[in-house]
Amino acid sequence: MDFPALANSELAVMKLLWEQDLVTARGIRERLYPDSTKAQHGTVQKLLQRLEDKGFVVRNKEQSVHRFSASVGSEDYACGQLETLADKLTEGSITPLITHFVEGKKISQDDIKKLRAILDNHIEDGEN
Amino acid sequence: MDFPALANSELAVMKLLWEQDLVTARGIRERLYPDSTKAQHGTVQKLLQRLEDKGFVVRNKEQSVHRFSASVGSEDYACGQLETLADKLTEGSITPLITHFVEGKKISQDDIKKLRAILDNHIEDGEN
DNA sequence: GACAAGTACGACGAGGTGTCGTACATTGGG
DNA sequence: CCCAATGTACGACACCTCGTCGTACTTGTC
Repeated sequence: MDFPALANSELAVMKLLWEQDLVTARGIRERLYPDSTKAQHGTVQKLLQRLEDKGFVVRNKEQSVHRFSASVGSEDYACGQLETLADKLTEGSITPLITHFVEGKKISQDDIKKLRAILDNHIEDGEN
Repeated sequence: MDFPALANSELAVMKLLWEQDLVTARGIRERLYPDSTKAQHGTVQKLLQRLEDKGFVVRNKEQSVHRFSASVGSEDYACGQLETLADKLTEGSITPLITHFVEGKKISQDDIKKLRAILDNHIEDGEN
């Protein structure tokens, strides 16, 4: 459940795949490089290959033109990255991270209330 | 308020400086490479120089043997990293990040309660 | 079979990281 | 005053990742 960090271009590809499944390399190229003058085709293939190697993408080979899908959910990735950050900075606990965030006023009142509601939903009462 | 990411060795140096101010390069080397067989001296100097260039460290030159201190607090750095993560993954809002974290049961009941308390402290009631 | 489109794979340059070596400056002891 | 020890300054290096591209092979279509 621990994912390596993705580079910017890789993340851009993943964001497309998180929006849609079974996308072809061509489809990705057209959206990633709308001014596709020449052969960024290889670039996209390379990005997809590396993402596949890292286990973030699965390749559907049923048709000769491969179609790609994300095999790691955006939530899982985000969660993993947050975990990695906490491991590196605060011995694995996210509480200090969020504490500083909140105290630094970097979060809106609205978000505070949303978070409170989420936490409330996950409190297990003693008699569970 | 937006900090570049630190590499592992750099982070190791910063952690020492977050524990103690006005440390000499020698002191850092001894703690970072306890089996200081040879001349990792240059390595530490280089790390300190790069951290200084990035603005994470200040160098006190009063004495000929320089002493170093962190100029970015660990909380500020952690906060900045969390912000960076949110910018990259969730359009700047940390709410989705934490939501998934909580729902993935990656957080203890204890932490949930602590977080709730922190959030409560930062809710501005209308009559405040 | 020829052509277009796609895949596979290797290569490259740029940038960052971690390491080290060497040259220069400063200090204190003989 | 000179020297050795310690520290600083700076450049070089091998390694890795990232983003990019070129080339050769494969596949489907006419």
